[in-house]
Amino acid sequence: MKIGMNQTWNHHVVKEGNKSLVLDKIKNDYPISRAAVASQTGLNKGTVSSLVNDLLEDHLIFESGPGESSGGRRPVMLLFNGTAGYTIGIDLGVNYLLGILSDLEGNVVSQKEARYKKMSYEAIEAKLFETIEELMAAAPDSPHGIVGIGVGVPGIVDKGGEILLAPNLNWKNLNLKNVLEEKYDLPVIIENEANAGAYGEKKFGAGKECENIIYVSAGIGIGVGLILNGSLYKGANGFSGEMGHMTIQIDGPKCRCGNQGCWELFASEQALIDRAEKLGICPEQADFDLSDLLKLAEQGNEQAIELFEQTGDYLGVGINNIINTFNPQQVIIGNRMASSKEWLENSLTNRVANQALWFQQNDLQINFSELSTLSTALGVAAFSIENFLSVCMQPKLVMR
Amino acid sequence: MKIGMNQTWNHHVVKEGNKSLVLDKIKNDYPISRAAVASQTGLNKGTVSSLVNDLLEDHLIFESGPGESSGGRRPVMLLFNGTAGYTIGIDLGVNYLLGILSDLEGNVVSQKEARYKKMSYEAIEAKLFETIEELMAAAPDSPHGIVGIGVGVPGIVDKGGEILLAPNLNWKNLNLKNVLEEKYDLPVIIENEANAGAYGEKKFGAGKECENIIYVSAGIGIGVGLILNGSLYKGANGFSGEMGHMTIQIDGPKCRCGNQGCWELFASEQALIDRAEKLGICPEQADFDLSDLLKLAEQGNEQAIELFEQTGDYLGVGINNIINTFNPQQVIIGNRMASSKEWLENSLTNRVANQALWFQQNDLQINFSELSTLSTALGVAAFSIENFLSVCMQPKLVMR
DNA sequence: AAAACTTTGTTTATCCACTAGACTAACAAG
DNA sequence: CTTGTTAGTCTAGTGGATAAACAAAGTTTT
Repeated sequence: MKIGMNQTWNHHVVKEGNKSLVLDKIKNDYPISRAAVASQTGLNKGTVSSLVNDLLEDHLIFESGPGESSGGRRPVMLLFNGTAGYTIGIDLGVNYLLGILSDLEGNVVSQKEARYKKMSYEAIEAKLFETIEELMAAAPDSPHGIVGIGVGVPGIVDKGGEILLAPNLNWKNLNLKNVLEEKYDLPVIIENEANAGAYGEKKFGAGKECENIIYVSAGIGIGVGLILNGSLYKGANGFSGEMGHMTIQIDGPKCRCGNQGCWELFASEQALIDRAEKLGICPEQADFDLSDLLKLAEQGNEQAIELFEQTGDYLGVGINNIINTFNPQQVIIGNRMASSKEWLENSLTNRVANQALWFQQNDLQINFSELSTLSTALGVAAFSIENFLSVCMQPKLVMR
Repeated sequence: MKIGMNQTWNHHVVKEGNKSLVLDKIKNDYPISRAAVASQTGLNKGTVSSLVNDLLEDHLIFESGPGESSGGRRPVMLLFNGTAGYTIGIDLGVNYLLGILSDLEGNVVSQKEARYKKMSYEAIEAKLFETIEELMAAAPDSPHGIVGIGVGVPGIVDKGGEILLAPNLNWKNLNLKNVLEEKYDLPVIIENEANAGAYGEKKFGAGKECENIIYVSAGIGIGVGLILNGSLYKGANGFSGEMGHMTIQIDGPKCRCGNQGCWELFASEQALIDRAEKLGICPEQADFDLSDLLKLAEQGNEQAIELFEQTGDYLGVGINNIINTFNPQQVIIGNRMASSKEWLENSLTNRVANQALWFQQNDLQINFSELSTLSTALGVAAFSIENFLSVCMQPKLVMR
């Protein structure tokens, strides 16, 4: 829970905070008794009892049968009700659309994917509506039903949820949030794909225990999502993490962004493919792809393997910069390039081991995404869930 | 005020929060009446009255004569008592020691500076004690006296205040915090010099209104202090901001850190001096210095001017990376290189204007330090003040 | 100048959520 | 059955916020 600068403090705030505390405890450690919640949070037994009753009424938790006695009365075990509601998470890519239906614990209940090329906004919008409606139909009955929709997009999203620019989709100043909110009358969250991926990994993936995570979304371009002090950092206007355009070679080649020697000219999927094409590794195929190159490497093509190694090395250069900047607990490499883990990992970790400052290397993990292709969709789903739960914690408005 | 994960919420928290709210309001907007505090914070008039009485008892505020009537009873104006206590801020540099005595509003009451070269730890410690004691003696009488000591050091400080490594001082694993706390029986804060500088600028300098500030401390090396979402970001172990060792030229020259093409090899004071020496600009002087080079530029020496311009350009390259990474409201260049603003600014801002992403440039300010040489000392003083005030907000412990 | 109105600041009664501790319930061990 | 232990509820008390009444000290209107 966040307390803004000018928020006043009163008993509502206290109750909201403690209710969250109790719910989080149950969510993380269930099955758990009221007594254990009380002793572990430091709250009074009576307080816990009363808050638990509220949560039971909201169907956010439920009681199971009695647990094991530890020498006295047997405790009533409390469980988080993961299926009290469902949320829809959409990963809207440049040439694919991946939708999931997830319960409140991030379990994927239903999944739907479409691939396309160079479709118009209208066509993509239609596909989006179709996906959302199919997923909604797939949701089991539950006390709260669908609690929200989240969409991750490969572009820049401002704080109001407007998509300011998605260069690879050719979108500009598009308020998808309003469109969806009006159509479905549900809370909608639009977020940059890398930010969402970072949050997904924090909530449900490799970074569960970490407060400072840097998620490197390496695909056609490179974007970075920043989890700092446990929450997403978005910058003054929501444009943080454009590290694909970080200079790593002052006199390097020109980038379409106007700068020279940008990281993504060296380490992105596009860069890898460009280099492969220059070498003429796979000349017979016009529509050359990362997966083709992967196959070549798996077949033992030395040129392909060397290309991957070089790319891993370049990834390491940027990750080094990330480490020196943020001193994170964890760096997670996600998006399409994560699929090439096997061929990238060695040269990447070597680069970091040899060139990062020694004291930065303690307790530092460099991982590839655990959620693989679902990071972004699960991330926006997580935003929806958080939002829903935080609304649940607020005191009910009395009907007039 | 921060609420940790497992902090329970109760009456004390509420009161503490509201007391802070009232004090902050008065501190920022004094002179102000109780009625105005109430309406502007949203608190009830009675609540404000009672909290104001607490603050009056603590001598943190005081009443002045009546203000102007606005058609009714004349208000009693409240003022923040900036001289309720004093704090000591020390900027412990590689070859200088700057100490200030500051009141609770960051006004420098007394100042003391020493310069030295290659002194032992013992000698520096003696100098430090001497400085602290002289500043203490210079403090006027006040209700709370000296409320704390802060020290900024050019090195890496962990979360417990231990100096893990200060390469330019040749210090390692030094717990200066304990030394000072035991000697003076006062709360002591040790902080990295760039972090402190960033905080100083946020509290008392160019960044007062900003939530996201990046402070570039450009001296012999380059360190960066990060103010994100209004508070200092220190990373998992307190090692964030080592951006001087960010790679900006993959195949660049070797750095003593083990990496190649580090930013500070291009844009630091050391880099500037090295280039000047190579050019033989000032051969007759063995002990060549930034200030000498500045004089040359002021005399119109074209080579010197060009050197500065080139350095400004290199600074711009790294600042570009900073902007793409953080999307800050403000970048502040501090430490010794800030003194060369006149000769660096043009090429620096040109580099940024030409090569940063266009949408990053809205509402972006690039400034040179307002506090000039005092940023760090004022920053650690600010930490001390914050700490003192937050203790004041806590409920008094009852004597047993 | 008296009356009416405004604004400031204090006081009082009430409310709300937490705490401590008594109490009830349910179980284990002797 | 008795005693001891743990789980969970209930009751009284407390602290701090709020709303509203009230007192104080002005200004404006008549």
